[in-house]
Amino acid sequence: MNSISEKTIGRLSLYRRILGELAQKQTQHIYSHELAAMAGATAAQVRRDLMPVGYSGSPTKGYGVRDLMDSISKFMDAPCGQSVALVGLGNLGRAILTYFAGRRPNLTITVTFDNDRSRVGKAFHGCRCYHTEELQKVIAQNNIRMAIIAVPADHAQSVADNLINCGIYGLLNFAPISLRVPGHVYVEYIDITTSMEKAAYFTRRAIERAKSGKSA
Amino acid sequence: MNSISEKTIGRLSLYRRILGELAQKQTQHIYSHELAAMAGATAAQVRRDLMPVGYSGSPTKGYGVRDLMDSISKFMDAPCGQSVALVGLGNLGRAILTYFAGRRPNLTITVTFDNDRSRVGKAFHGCRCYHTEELQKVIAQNNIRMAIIAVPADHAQSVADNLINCGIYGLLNFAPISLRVPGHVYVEYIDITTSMEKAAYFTRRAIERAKSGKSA
DNA sequence: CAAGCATTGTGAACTGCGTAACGACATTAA
DNA sequence: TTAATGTCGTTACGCAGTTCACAATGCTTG
Repeated sequence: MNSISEKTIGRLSLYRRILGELAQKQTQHIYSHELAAMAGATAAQVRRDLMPVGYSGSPTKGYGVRDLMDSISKFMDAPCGQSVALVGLGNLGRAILTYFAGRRPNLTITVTFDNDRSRVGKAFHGCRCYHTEELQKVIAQNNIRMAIIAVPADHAQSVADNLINCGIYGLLNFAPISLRVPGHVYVEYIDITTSMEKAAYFTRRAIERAKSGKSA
Repeated sequence: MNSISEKTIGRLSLYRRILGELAQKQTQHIYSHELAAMAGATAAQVRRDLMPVGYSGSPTKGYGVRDLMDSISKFMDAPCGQSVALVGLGNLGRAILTYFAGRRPNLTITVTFDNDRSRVGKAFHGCRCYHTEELQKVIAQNNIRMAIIAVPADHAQSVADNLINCGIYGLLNFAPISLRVPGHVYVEYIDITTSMEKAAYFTRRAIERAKSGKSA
């Protein structure tokens, strides 16, 4: 199996973003330990993550910033761009849309859906909003294979079912439920509630540790 | 060390939410494998996660829905509620605020900050918005120990520094950068860009697998 | 009342990820 | 030319997290 771990892919995405900022600052070369410090990782991990990318740095200069960035992009991105559908234009959906507007040219939200008639037909950030009934037609026409779910939890499963039925292979799900999907479909979850409660729990732990440490 | 893993805490949060829905449907009891199916986990993992909670089910009835929910809450939540500050009231910040408005009474966003004068002084979802300059004062007055960062990437580090300086012990960071924080501070990351690119990558992989599977 | 059965709780094996360690190599300086 | 330096690519190890497996438990049923 030459399959890459999810964690590695996540970090590669982060490395690339950091490299992009460095390139803007005209930085030419960077060492693994420098990149690691910026990404919150270790030098060994950076080098290891870069193995599957196939780009080799120089022992004396380190990695060429722009070259490495391009190599990661070549490794991760679709060769000819990827269109994404966004379902749900409530507060969260609109925030997501704003967030990604003109960020990565290779990975763009091109259409949106909602079942609120007052939103259908309008364009948000240049993206036309369709009614959920038109899912099948619009997705087929635009050859879309990935979708973002930003609808309330109680609609998420049925939306996912619809999307998969339309030939979607990957989902980014913001609804706080676990989706039942067939094995060939990939789902990435962003669960804000869970993250919030996790943070709250470990915040309390951190406070406890600080207090006991003080008294000790 | 009786320290609990982050993953377990995350799943406990999810279990509790599922139990809440079940309780609303008047479900009395549930088995580990049922809960596992709903949470997208395995029965063994559910049982293992529940160990530190200290609630025991019955071999014949399973777990009492409401009792288990209460036990998890007792285990995870602060005994007397927890206040959270939100920094940044752009699109994302407002979406987060809406998302949490009146969701968990035990964990509430009580104040917000922004450095845009046009937002300062107004109230969003019942939360007064203060100017970032007032961070120190307001956080001390309200005894806040946790904060959400929803500002652009280039301000995130300085906001974090400020917050930690005000006695914050835990952060939930939405900005797409890795924060440098002292060891006693816990940081939970939600990186939408990374999740999006991860999903895009594995979507492509899923498509490739489907195609090669078909041809094989 | 006893046998049967499905489930719980947990020790033990397993898997996969992150870290450490090490040989290889290009440059620099004497 | 040759030794010294510092980083890269890769293999090996250790640990945390997940799954497996089974004894213990307490309803159900004949």
